Amino acid sequence: MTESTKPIRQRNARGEGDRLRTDLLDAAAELMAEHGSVDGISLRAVARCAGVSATAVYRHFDDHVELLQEAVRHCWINFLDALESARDAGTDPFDAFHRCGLAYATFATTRPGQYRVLFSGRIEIAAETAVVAEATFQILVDLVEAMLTELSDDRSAHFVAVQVHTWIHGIVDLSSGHPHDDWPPVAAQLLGLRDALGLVRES
Amino acid sequence: MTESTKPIRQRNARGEGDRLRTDLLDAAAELMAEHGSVDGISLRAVARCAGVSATAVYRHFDDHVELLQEAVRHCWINFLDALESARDAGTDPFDAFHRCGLAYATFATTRPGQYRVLFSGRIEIAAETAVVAEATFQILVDLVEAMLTELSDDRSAHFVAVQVHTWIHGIVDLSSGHPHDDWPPVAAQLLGLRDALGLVRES
DNA sequence: TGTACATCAGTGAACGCGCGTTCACTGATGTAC
DNA sequence: TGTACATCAGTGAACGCGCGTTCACTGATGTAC
Repeated sequence: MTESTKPIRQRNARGEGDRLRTDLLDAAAELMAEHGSVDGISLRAVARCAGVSATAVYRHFDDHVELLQEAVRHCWINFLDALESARDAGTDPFDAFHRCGLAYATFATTRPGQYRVLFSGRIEIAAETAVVAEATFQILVDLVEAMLTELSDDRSAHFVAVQVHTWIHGIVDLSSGHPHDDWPPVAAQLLGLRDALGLVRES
Repeated sequence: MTESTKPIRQRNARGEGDRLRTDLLDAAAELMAEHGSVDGISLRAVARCAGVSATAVYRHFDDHVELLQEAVRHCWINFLDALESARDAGTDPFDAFHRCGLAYATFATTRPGQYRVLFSGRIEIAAETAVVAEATFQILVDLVEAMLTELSDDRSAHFVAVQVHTWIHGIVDLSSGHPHDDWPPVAAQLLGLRDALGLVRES
């Protein structure tokens, strides 16, 4: 899209043709981030953004649909990585929950278009992508379970995880859509979520 | 889109040309509902759906963008009407809150595409549309305020209204996107919201 | 009452554009002899 | 070491399509005289 992404790209060396595949997925992810939707992202635009002719795409993907599906999968993997890193930066489940909440919000607010693509349901996701999505949710379920156990709280971890997920999704989705409103800061909203759901050690 | 919406449409009588305007907005809203996004809804598709030639659209709208903006406004007005009706079906604020929650969820789950268009921020909304959106949110703030007053609860009505809105948005947005998951019923999630936020009379 | 005319609701052909996809190709580079 | 060849990464022209928009138009109907 931008002039700066177009320019001279030199052909990959002999055995390294697969690098174009990654470049195309990155380009598609960038376009999703800019564009906020998977519709209207053309194969030609992705190729252009990667500095390559449209026909080169067909060396790595069957067609337009497969390109976009793989790009969505690519975004999901990035998202899962971000959450796993946040979780693994310490062992206390309450702290890990807090870090994951911030990481979730950061991902969603710095790349709102990309985040939206993940949860928009606008494209049929492949079975392998669904696995990644489930693994992401499982991080949350496990953290909630650890906290509830420590609190001797007998609520269903799955139900509370759904509550956390729906709420945080609403927070980041509306915040990115209405950045002009007198909306409370995301961090304050996350604290409100934690308190309302009782996911805090009594002090 | 469907064959059934295309067929014979007879020309409006002399003074009633404005009826086509409404027909076009309805057609656009229907396409949004089917399609789940404002991108990729073409002027020609809207005209086709209304049973009219593409050029006829220009008798009522300046261009493609104005058509879609007005269609979004049309959806907002429908949404506001649904919430106002739910609110005005009784006077008790706790009951009204419950009815509005169900009305909100019903609107969003029966026309998920249309709901998503309202909050996706994918199209620049006109100033008059923003007024409708603010009026819709104000319904919620007023109801929350009435409940908090009766509960002698000194939380900020605006902040709690934001909490309700973000959460309910997340509930309906994720439910419509992932209808296959073992997701709790929306009604149960609304009860969870009410309890977690303490918007219930102590009994 | 009859007729000319203005208005109104809408049509159909045409334009230039970007799209997804196909096809035959190009030119660099590693490998077999 | 030199050379023929296979492979690889990618190109460029061409296709048919739906799009937004323009233009000149058509044909029904209400109105002025």
